[in-house]
Amino acid sequence: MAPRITLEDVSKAAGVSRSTASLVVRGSSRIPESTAEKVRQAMNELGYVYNRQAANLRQSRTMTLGLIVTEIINPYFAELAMAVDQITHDAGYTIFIGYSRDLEDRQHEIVASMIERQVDGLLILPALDTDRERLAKQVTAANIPVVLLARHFPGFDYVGSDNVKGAGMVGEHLAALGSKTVAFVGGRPAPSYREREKGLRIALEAHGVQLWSSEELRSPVTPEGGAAALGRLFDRGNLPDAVVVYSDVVAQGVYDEMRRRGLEPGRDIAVASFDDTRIAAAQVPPMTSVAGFPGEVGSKGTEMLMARLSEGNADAPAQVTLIEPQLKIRSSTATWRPRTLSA
Amino acid sequence: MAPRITLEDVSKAAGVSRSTASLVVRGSSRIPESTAEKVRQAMNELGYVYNRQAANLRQSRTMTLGLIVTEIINPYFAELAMAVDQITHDAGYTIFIGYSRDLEDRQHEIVASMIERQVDGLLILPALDTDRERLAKQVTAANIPVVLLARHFPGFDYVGSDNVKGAGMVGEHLAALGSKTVAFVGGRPAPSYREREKGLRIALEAHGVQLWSSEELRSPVTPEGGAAALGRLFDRGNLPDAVVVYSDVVAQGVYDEMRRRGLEPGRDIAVASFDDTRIAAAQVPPMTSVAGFPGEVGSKGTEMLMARLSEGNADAPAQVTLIEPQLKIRSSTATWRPRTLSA
DNA sequence: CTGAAAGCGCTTACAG
DNA sequence: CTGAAAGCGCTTACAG
Repeated sequence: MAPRITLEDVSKAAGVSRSTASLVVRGSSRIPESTAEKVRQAMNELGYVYNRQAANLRQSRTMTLGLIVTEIINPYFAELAMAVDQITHDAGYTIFIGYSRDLEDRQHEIVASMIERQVDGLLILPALDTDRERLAKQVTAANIPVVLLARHFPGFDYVGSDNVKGAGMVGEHLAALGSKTVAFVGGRPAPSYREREKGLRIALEAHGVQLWSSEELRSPVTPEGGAAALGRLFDRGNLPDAVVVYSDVVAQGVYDEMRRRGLEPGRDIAVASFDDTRIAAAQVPPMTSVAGFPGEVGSKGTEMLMARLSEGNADAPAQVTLIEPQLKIRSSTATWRPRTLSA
Repeated sequence: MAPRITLEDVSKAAGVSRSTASLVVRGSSRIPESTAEKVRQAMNELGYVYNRQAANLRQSRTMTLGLIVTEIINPYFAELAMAVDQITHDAGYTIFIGYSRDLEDRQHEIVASMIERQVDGLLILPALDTDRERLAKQVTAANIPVVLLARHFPGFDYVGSDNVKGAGMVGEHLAALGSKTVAFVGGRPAPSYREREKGLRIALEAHGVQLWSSEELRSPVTPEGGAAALGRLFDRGNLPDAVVVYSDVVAQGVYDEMRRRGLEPGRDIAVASFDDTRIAAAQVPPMTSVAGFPGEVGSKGTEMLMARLSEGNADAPAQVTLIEPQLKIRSSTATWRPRTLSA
């Protein structure tokens, strides 16, 4: 294996000192063009590759960020991750990624390994059962700024969709259509789950509409989970006028299970969901969904983190930014009509 | 900002030398438990956090890997990325991620930034128009092993699905059903595209079935792209018995466009696709698709890279591993019957 | 089993 | 504008 080419080698070949070469690498304007050119030429000839890690040891920042999400099969998370990448890349950062798979211990390990590698900051879509004090302690000890994404735990900077408001919009919509009973189906008790339930409850109560929501109706965030949860709802006997599903991914299973039970989504029971990923519009019939703009969440979150980094670690209080949701009305609710009284 | 706690501080507090403390951090068995315990206690009390970057400077490896994919909205890529994470995490690596968005220049930048950060190796799902020599030069100069994933460019280690074989299975299946004409729709001319077309061609020709495939029928790998490509096919007048779509994502748009033109997928025209992501089974009617096992591709690729790393950079010739595909037959082809001759 | 010294490849003041 | 020296936080031989 060829010995590594260092700045020392370059500077010798160019006939300048190491500090001069260093300044050239970093594009300082203090070096006359003629000298800089000699150095650059030497770099090319020797095939020099910059060792940023060595530089990091001396500098205070690494231009490296960490992104931790639970998973990316869910397109909401995938879009969020790509938005983070877009902004950080353009700003010259490179990012570490880790998938916690919603396991708190794994998340802890990932954070630790990123801190060891000296990330400048961390963007985290936290695991469901995140121990907030444990996380706070871990990052405070290392003095690393953190911005939480999409799932709010108090005490941290946060960017996410305004779930309460989005759920309120669905509630109003269903009430206006004339539904008298609405079931909230699927999802695990993440902060976003509670926010959606809350928004729904407030809006429905205001119109005297009943909300069915219980632990039994929760489920993993997968189509299979949604199917099973809907099955449990149906097995109880009474059917609701409308089903609001925790998210598009879960709603896929809800559609399937409804049909297995001989009911047509959108005609027999109105269905609405959250996230407005590609899945929603691609369903037959197309599904009403609350757009949560994961791309916005990712990019605003990244901007917030970068602001913290440049502010020089101000002990400013935690900031919270909510992204405005948007209700996309489609046939799964729009064509539904209340049953005319009979029997 | 508190001054950083170093091993020096720890060793002083514990009353041992720096080298001893260093050995304890790394769990050497050469240090008696009593001494080790003192050191560990000092670490806890001082809130020491290991600086792996400083260690890297002295050691030859960083336990850091780079993963570059085009994007992750496509669930095939998402699953692949998560499989890579699973294995690397368990082996103690942390990974950098970058999304090339199928832009060769962006890919080049990402590779450069990862090399500067001293990754031990690179896993790349290469951009479509990857300049193979340019990439080879870039990584060889830095002496970084690379394994390519899912898109084969000669001269590199590679793991991907056996697309030729998978496409052959679809071809056989459609021929057995009695189709006389098959159109290959959607997708961009990646290596995987060419492999799928080739397998299809061989199988269909063997049975005297016509294959329609042309540049005009290609498209971006999105539902919209698929819809547009199918539109162009239909506008030519003749309709095929079956449409084989480049991938599930593209096929979503094919379903939609077919219906817009008054034809029912699976009844009027058989439809088959590739990848067998969740999308395929979730379609109505469920869609026949060739499973490509992205998780397998990711994990085998990672294992191949890790083997290269431990082999000590052997100049062994490039290895190629193909993952066995599997044809998942569903109603979109299974219920289709040739039109009985009329008119 | 433990300690003093040198070194990994850069950057940062500080002189000149 | 340029150079010699010290230092970032570790690990690695090498003595003892």
